[in-house]
This record gives sequence, C-alpha cells and structure tokens, in this order.
Amino acid sequence: MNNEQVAEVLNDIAEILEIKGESKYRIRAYQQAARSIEFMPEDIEQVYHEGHLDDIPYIGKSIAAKVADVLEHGRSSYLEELEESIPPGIESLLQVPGIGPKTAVRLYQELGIDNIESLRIAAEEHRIQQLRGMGKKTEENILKGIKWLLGKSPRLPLGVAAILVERILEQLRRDPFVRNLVVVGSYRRMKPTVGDIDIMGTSDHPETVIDLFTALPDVDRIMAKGTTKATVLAENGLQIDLRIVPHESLGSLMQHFTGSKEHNVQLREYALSKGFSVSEYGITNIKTGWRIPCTTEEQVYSILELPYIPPEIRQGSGEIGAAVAGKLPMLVAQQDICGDLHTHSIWSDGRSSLEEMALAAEEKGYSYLAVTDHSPGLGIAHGLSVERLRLQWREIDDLNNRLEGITLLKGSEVDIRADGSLDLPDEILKELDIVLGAIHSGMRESSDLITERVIRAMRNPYLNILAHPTGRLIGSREPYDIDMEKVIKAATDLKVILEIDGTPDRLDLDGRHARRAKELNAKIAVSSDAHQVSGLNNMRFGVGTARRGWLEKRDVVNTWELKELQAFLNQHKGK
DNA sequence: GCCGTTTTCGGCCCGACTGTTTTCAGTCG
Repeated sequence: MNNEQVAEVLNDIAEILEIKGESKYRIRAYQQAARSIEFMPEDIEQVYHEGHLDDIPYIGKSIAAKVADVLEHGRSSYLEELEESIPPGIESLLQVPGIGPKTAVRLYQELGIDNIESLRIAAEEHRIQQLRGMGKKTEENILKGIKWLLGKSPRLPLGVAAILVERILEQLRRDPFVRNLVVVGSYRRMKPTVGDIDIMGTSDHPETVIDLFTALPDVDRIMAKGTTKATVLAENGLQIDLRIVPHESLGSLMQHFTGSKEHNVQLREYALSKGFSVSEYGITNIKTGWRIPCTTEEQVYSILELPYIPPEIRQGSGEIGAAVAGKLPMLVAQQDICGDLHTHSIWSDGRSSLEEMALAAEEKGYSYLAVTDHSPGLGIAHGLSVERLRLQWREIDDLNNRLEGITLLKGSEVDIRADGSLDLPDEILKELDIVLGAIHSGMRESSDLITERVIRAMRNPYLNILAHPTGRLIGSREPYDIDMEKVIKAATDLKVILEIDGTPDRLDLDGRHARRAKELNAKIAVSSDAHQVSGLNNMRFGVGTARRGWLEKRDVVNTWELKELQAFLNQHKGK
C-alpha cells in the first residue's frame, strides 16, 4: 500500500467519526495523521518495516496500530467496524455544500435520507423545511448545492489554468488603479491541479477594479459581485475570485489565503506557543491585546521569529519545524536553470525547428539545450531511425557552429522496451551526448514487472535520465504501479538522473517523490519536455514542482555549468 | 488522539457567514 492509500483510510475513519459526533480533536488527529503520511517523503511501508511509525508527526500509539493493521492486512478492521456502525450512504450527503455531519445525521434520522437522490426528492417535496431549525432557505440551498455538485468542473492542471490566469492578470495590471496584484491559494503553492483561482490586490478605487474584472472577455458568468470582491466563472468552468483588500494588511491576507490550511493551522499553533494569535487581519500579542496588521508576508513570519517560508513548501509537512530549527532549504529558482534537457522538434513529433528551439532557449538565457526527439520504436511520434538521427546530428553540428550563445546537445528520448532494453543500439547511444529513457507502452504491467523493467533499463551504462518516471497524466492516466522507492535507490546507485517533467499534465516526478529523491541523494533534472518553442515555458511548472520537493540548486543537474554536467553524464560511459 | 525548552494533563487556529434564532450552532476556507 502506498502513502496515498493509507492516508485515505485514515481520512475515511475521520469522516465516520465526524458523523458519529466524536470529539473534533480526535477527528483532527486522524486528519493530521493522514496529512503527515500523504506528504512525507518516505515510503510508509518502509518506515513501518523499520519500526519508526511513531516518529511520524501526529502519529501516536493508537494511530500507529491502525496504520500497522492496514499495512499488514491491506484493509483496516477498525474502519470496517466503523462503517458497520453507521448507515451506509450517509457520508455521501457530506459532498453537498452546506451539509456537514450534524445535518447529515439529522436528515437520516428524521427523514431516512441516505443518498443524494433521496435528498433531492425530500427537498423538492418540502419535507426538509418541516424539520426544527431548518427552513425554506435551507431547502433551497440544498437544491442549489446538489445542482452545483452534479455540474461542478473537475480540478484543472496548473499549467492549463495558468494560461487563463495570466491573461487575466495582464489585463487587470493595465489598469492604473490596480496595485499589488497577486494570485494566492493552491495556484501560488504550485499544486499540480487547481480547483479555483484566488486573486488579491490593493487599490484606491476597488469598485472600478471590480467592474473591470467582471467585464473581462474571459468572464463567462458573474456569480457574485460586491464593492471589494467578485466571483466569476470562466468559459472552461474555472471559478475565479478577485478581492481588493486594505493595503496595510495585505501581507496577513496573502499569508492566510495562500494556505495551505494545514500550514496555517500549524503556524497558528506555533504562534500561540510564542504568545501570539495569527489571523488574516494581523498578529495579536495575547498579553497586550495589540494587533499588528502585516503589510508583507515576510513581516508575518519575522514577527514570529521565523525565516520566510516559500509558498511551495507551505504544506504542513515539516516546514515550520525546519524553519524553527533554521534548516529551511534554499529552494532552486527559475533563474538558476542553465539549460533544458528534454525537448522535441519537427524531427519527431514537435512543431518547431531546431533553430527556432535553439534561439528561443538562448533568449531564455540558457547556455545549453538537449535535443531529445523520440527513438524509432515510437512510430506514432515519428521516432528517428538511426539514419535520420545521424542526419539530425549534422544539423545540430551546423547550428552549433553558427550559434554563439547556446550549445545544442545531441540526445534522444529512447523508448524502454517491454524487456527493459533500449530502443537504440549501444553503439549509437554511446555517440549521443545525453540519453533519456522512457516508457511509452506496456504501462499496465504489474508492479514487480514494471519496476524490474525500468531498473534494467537504468543499468544500461548509456542511460542518463529516466524521463517522467511514473507516467501519470493528470486527469487521464494513473501512474504506473511502479515501486518508486526502489527506482529512486537504483537511481542513486547507478547515477541515473530522475526527471521532473514540467508538462502541465505530467509534473512527474511529483513533489513528494522529488523530496524523497533528494533525501536518498539522487540527482534531478527539471525539464520542459517542450514540443514547440512555447513549451519551453513549462520549465517554470517543473521548477515549482522541484520547489514543492524541497530541492535546492545543487540537487538539480541543469543548474550546473555545461562542463560540470557533461562530466557527470560521461562518467556513465565507463561503468 | 496527539503533544510538550512553561505542560505527561489540559490544551488543541481564526474568523466569517448563514439561517433561524432571541443568543447560537453548524459549516466553510
């Protein structure tokens, strides 16, 4: 069982405890434990086998026993026991906004409602407003909630939302009344998917800005509009909020709305222990009762005597402890990147020529760019035969002679075949500057098979980088059932670099695996996997993911100078 | 149920909104 699955069991337990009306602190304990496991870099099975379960934050004796049960038996007897103690289906009511555990239980007890459909019927028949403490409004809101639930759009990949968000920001920024415009929420934390977008800014004329916002061409529907805040829906269903806030508490508000919720809870708990109460309006000294509104986020953290914690690691997964101990990482940044190590061109399935790609990379300030078109086995992507590959080398040599500021590296994204062999002969691989290996077929193999297959490929002395290691496509394909703990260890031992692919629907490795890779001393390449010039911009999502994984400059090989990188790549050739 | 450089017991983030209430519980972010 992987971390997500164990976390899900704990969350399910918490949900049922809520319905049963248990102490909210007991419920929170399970939720916090679930969070810990979901976000910790280590593999939960591994930690269990080493006997360190209760070293995990928020896991004590009781929850450790339940986690052990889950890992031993693949299911939780405690959860099963709980499920039997409540009527089935009642949890489904919690999905309706406005309905929490208390209401759900009453609806069941007093009206026998245990699914969304019977809830809808009861509301339409006006049976809900007959209940004590519930009225006409409640009933209407339930119907509205059900409608919203059935029509709600799924979370969008970060990079897809980004195109829209940036267009909106650009238009708003043209307005002279707009100041300090910033996107907060999970978008700012670079979470791989976003549910809605929260934009915040200051202005001396808030109403003008709100008017401008709601009149933007990208706005499909105005959901709510006030004097300082508006909510709209874009055409693709994405909900966007804009709020204009007082300048003097911008920092406090940004901190609050950037989250994550868990980070804020932990920060506020920590603040309490230091005698401060933190809210979105400022920081209150509990003894004196004085509240200081913070203009900047830096101020929020510094009053608490903490270094600034970057948004990407505000996940409630150890960052506050690290900050207290002075052990926050110096996160890798976009400007540290010296080159891109995974790109395509019109030679295979890309849409820009080598020269266009090279010039665009130079424009971005890169000093090198690896050309890694597909290998012949990937017919659908016009994979390059050996003959065509050699022709491509000629063009690369020619460009390298002509272009001053950038060096093109001869590379290939080589298919990893079913048996773990690579789709180009070793003699050719040997001549390449850089070799990426990737799986593009047979993705549904069993965990053992696919893990062994990938590790076999990694043993090939010419393989430099394992590209998009888990193969997930956000929203459309689950990751392979691959044992990443083993793959990361193999990467360290065999000096194979693991990739963070910045394509918006990949972001693969994700932050958690990246953090584990760093812990185990594996090296990472952050790449765009661009198929045309504009795709080079996906690097920033890769960098964001690297930052979510606590990676520092030295962990990321494409922050190195070309000479150093080449030395690392070439050391393989003798192994 | 977890946690502790004030604590092994007594705490556990903060505030807004909503609806139905005469003072607040439930829900949400």
